[in-house]
Amino acid sequence: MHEHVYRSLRQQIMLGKLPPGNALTLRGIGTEFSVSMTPAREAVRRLVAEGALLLSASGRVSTPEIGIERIEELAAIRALLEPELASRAMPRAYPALIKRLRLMNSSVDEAIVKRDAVGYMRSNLDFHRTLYLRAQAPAMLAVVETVWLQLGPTMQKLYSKMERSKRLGQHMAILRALSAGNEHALREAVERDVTEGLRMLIA
Amino acid sequence: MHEHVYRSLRQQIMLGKLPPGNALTLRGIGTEFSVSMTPAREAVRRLVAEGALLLSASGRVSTPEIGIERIEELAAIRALLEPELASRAMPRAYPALIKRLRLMNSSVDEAIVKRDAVGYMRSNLDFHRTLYLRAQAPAMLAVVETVWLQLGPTMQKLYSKMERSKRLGQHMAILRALSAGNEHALREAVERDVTEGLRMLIA
DNA sequence: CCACCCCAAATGTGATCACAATTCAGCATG
DNA sequence: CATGCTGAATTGTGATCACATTTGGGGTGG
Repeated sequence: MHEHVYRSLRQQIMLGKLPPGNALTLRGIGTEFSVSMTPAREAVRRLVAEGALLLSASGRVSTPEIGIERIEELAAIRALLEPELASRAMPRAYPALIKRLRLMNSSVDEAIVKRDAVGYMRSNLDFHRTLYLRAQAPAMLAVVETVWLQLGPTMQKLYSKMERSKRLGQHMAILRALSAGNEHALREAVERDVTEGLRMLIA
Repeated sequence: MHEHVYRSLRQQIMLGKLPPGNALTLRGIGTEFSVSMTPAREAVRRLVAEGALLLSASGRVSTPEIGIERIEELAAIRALLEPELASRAMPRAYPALIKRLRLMNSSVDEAIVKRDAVGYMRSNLDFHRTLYLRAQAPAMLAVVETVWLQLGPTMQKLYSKMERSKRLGQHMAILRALSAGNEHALREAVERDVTEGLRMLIA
């Protein structure tokens, strides 16, 4: 039951539906999901532990407002782990998977054209997650997902800053390297996707 | 108040005081710390979120029993992040810090000689944490600490397998590279410390 | 001797309550 | 009009309770 609350909140945060600094109350969450405070508390506590929510000294919870240096740090974690995940996934990236990834990538482009921030986040993360799942490295994927979670609210705020032209077809290099079975190119393409995407937000 | 429970349990787990598969009950924890079930629940939930404890389908909690493949994966995360942390710490690793690290390293050796598993874990982690704190990368350090946490119970179980001779002075290469200001050697030394230490456990 | 079953004890879950701390709006004051 | 203050409303925390589920052991039957 608190699981349901947890998953819903987590999804909202990761997709950037909540802006940074958004305050949440246990009773409010409880009412929203028609449960008592107890499951709401547990879900919130879990999200705080993952860095998705910030617990103020007085116990109030809100989505964190993170600064540039924190964004850069989180980007560095992504840049270290995601190429590794992609590399581990490659040996099991059969044509069927690549085809599915191509489809997902067109969803990304579609969301960019429509200026649909949440749709962009969802399809972009789906693309990465689908690839990384093949790495069969659940602990590493879990770490990466908590990083996505921490970036969620800020990403939404900065979405409008992204140059749409540069994002279109961003994943092409990844797909090309995957098809070619070129591990080195794959690692570079993934790292560039991560760092360039976030550098755009900082500038 | 749940903070106190959380910190105590976390410490116990990270230092390997609890063997893998150790079952915990909310009422038991509550009694141990003379609090009600509520703070015990929150602390446990937080630790579950960090991967320090495992929540069975029926809701029972225990320290996880992890297999070789999971150990290797966690070691891979360490091997990717810890050299980066060390590298970022180096520019601020003044002689006073290096001296302090040398002192800590002798505590490590002392614990090895005494066959004191918990003392070894504590001083070894203190050594790494002290160095990485200088990196001023709290998010990255947090990730690494959760990895340590997940390895805690298993480390204890496998401690006796470690060849003591090989562990003595293990950190010397790190200290030497730090003093010399040689970043490349530092990254290599840290990575070797991590992977060799854990490879020993698997064999 | 082993396997199965059943019941009592133990356990997690969600709800509710009392309480202390914190907010915050509205008012008074300069 | 800005600023500081006060009191009511809001909020998080920990305790306790009832209940459903699970666990584990002792006894029974094959």
